[in-house]
Amino acid sequence: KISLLIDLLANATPIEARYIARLPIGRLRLGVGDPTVLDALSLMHKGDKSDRELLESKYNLCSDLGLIAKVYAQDPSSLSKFTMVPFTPVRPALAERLPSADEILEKMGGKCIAEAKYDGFRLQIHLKGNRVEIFSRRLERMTEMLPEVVDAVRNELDCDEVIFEGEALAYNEATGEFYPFQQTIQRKRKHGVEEKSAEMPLKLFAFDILYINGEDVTHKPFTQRRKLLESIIPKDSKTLSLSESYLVKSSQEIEAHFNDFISRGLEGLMAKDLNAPYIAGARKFAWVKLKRSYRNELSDTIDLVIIGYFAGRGARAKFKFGGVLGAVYDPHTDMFYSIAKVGSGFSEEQMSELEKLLSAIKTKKPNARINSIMEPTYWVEPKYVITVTADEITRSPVHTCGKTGNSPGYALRFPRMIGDLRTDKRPEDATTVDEIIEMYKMQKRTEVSSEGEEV
DNA sequence: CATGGCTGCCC
DNA sequence: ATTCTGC
DNA sequence: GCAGAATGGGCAGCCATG
Repeated sequence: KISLLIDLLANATPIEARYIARLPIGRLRLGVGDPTVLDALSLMHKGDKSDRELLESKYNLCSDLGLIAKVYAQDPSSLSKFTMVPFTPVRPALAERLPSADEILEKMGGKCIAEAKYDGFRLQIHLKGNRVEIFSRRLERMTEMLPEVVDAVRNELDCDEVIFEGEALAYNEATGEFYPFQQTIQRKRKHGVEEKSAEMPLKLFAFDILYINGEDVTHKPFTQRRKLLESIIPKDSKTLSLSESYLVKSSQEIEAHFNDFISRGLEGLMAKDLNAPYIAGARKFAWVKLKRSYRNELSDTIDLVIIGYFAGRGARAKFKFGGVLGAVYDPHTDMFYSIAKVGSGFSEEQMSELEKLLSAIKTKKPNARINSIMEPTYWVEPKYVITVTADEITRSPVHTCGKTGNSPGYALRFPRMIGDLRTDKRPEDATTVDEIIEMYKMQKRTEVSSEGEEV
């Protein structure tokens, strides 16, 4: 591969070399994405965007944009041949986010379905006759990874032909306990698949249906689709079940279910409009997700010391700043231990400011009070403190916070900076290793009251 | 034959 | 996954 | 609000290295 690239690059002009480099790494940075291509196709034949909607609806059924473009370019009328059909993945419906039960209920018009949000793999499952194919959220084939799901779908589903969706995760049938995502993702993809499947079987929680017995049902209202789903999922299956689902008519009910879900180790709550169709390929308010981190910005934040920073790439190159390496403090050793890279939540102004401040305190080697396996582009003196929020604390093979000997440390899942530089905090005022360990122990059992305060 | 670096994918 | 920015 | 492009932790798998 390298030698092929060498040949290409050696014979390229500088501008060609730029795109020869960008193409294989998939970072073309053209400012053009799928929706722009759909607009362009419509403009090609119609001179305006009047075919955009049609093109998009076909793209949602057939995620091969190249094929859509080819067919449409040759003959716009032949787009009608694209219909929903088993074994061609459908672009999944996505959910918006809202920070509170009140806002969700208002958006939903006073009532909605509240479902558990499971922290696993989102699966789109296609069955026809004896054949089963399973696709990931990004529409990659995952069939071989999931033998127990394939078997259950093939043998237990009360249906011959269907496309439906669910969340699959590692689950302890005996205790009813949901395992964390880190367990679920240990699923093998190629070698030892059967062994892993037997050791830690996944359970599928079905939450929507798109197609059944030759019919596209995405235009039916959600409540009708749910009934169809209930009719095909067996009651006594070890592997297949329905997502937990409640009709709610008040924000208090949403809160109560949310707290219950969190206390049982689930990721949050999904609110769904009773009447909405399945809106393929779109992030629309038919589905709204609620997670702890969307609302918890006051009670669950973490103050990190910046111990290094990264050179930005692409749109961040001009700021010479891509993010920081954050650490927590341990008063016992008077050292700073890495816990997360933080690359999200900065405005452009903040990136400029941080680069200016941090470049002034760069060091060649890490300060003697820094303990980190991760290496930033530039080390800096432990001086500045930022506030960060995250969804979860996980055990980490790469961060040194809480790491002892061969045992893992701790890290933050989905870290992002909130607010501004904490000029009121010294590095020693940052969150401590002990506090992180305490938060790790508490996180699953922590409930949130309707006022958003920890209980 | 063990392992570090890298990639692609999950969230 | 989350977040910011130009339109 | 859409579209696009930055960025996170961490897993399995591949391959070169030693």
